Amino acid sequence: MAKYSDIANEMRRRIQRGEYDSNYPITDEVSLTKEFLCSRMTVKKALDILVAEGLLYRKRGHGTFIVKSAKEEKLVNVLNNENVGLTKLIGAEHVESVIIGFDIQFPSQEVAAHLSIDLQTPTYHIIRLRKWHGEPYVLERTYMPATIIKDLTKEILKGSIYDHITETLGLTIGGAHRKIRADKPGELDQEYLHCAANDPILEVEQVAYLNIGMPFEYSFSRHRYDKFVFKTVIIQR
Amino acid sequence: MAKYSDIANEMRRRIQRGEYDSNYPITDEVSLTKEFLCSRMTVKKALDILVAEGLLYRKRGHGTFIVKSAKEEKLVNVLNNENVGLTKLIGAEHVESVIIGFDIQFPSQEVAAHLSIDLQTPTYHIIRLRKWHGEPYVLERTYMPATIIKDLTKEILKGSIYDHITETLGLTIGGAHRKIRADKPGELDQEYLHCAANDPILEVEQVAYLNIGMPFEYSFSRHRYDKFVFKTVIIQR
DNA sequence: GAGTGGTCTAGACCACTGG
DNA sequence: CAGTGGTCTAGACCACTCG
Repeated sequence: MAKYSDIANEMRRRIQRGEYDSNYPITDEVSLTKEFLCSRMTVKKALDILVAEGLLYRKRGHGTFIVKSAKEEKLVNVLNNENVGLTKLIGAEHVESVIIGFDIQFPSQEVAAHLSIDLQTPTYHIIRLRKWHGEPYVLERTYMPATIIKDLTKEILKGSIYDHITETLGLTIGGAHRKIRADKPGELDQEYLHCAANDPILEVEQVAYLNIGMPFEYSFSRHRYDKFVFKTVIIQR
Repeated sequence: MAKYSDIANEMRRRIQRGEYDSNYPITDEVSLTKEFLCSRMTVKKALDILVAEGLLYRKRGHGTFIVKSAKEEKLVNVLNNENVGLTKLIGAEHVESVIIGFDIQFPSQEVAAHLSIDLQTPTYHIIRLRKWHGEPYVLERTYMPATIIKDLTKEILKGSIYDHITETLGLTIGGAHRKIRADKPGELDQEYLHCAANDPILEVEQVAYLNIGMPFEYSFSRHRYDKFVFKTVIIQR
């Protein structure tokens, strides 16, 4: 783990435990340099992470401050734009997956294009319903090239695909590109998410990449509108 | 303007004009160092911006590559998570604002909390419909403290509030925090956005900050679901 | 081994703020 | 003025990939 990650984690912990008075700036960068025995660039990079997470903001000439609203918000259905991961987000304990469809097909033009594969590459086609505390939460339609993500089984799908990728296959997940939109519910949504014919859906379309830049997942996650908020932080440059 | 911004702008221009073959890595960081006569940290910071914009990705040990899908996408209704700004996004030419409500009130508890003001601070309460090419596009409900954003008039509201803030008032806009959700249409939505009773709405709740960390806007932007996609890039650390 | 990006250092100067 | 964050330098070593 990089030093700046360690420092970011430590500072995040302190902020969330209330070890800094949120009415005053936190310890300045030069002092943190001395505390963590590193250069100022490293401290800055660590704090950059917390700024991107919406936990801190900076005032030039003043200092670095805690975003007050951020400390309170420990809401349930919240996603920020940092992590790729699904089970991780709300903790695996109360999450349950129902497999609605699982087969292997040749990809459509659209799927092939998003996964950067050709039309002859066998591709998993997965439809899963994720429940949380027994309540339907999100309906996922996922495409993955079988050449990259090998040996998928129903057993794995009941748990976390991401664990299988990182732990069993030893691959490292890189970033992702997402598009978020509202949509009308389809038949599948109504059936599995138990939503009414006029309940909106919040859809997240995602292409996820391995650290080597290769796309490994093209997916559409359809969320109940009353159980999902997507959070993001804009940093001006 | 900072040097890394200039480099990022130049590289963005080159990528979009197709000056690099997207099947091969772009010029490596050390060579860019020599071309732009700067240190490697500065080149890296410039490329970081383009990675965050989803234009580039890096492969350690290989090089930096162009995201192919990014170059094609010059879609209409696209927002990324970098800029604060509304008129800027799609160009002011074909944008038109209809003022539906404009008055000054004491804030509610909720508004006061989000703007970090007390209940005695007079606050603008604005409802605007934004049209693009004559078509209703987004319905905005905005709260701004009259102590910070002074001298608002209907004339200003017909154009860009952001121009007024930055140019007339001489303030600098910092970042923003957003929450994105789907919602059912209300009466106002149906009336002004011309949407049907079961057309979903994509709502963006935003608290925007000045560069000095003070919130100046709390707003709810309600978009037609068929005209708006929110894009975001996740970078794994 | 050579080439790539990832991290880190120990400084430096600048821009902005307050007193 | 001193103190803050913003930018930048000119190196260094590491981790990873390829041939």
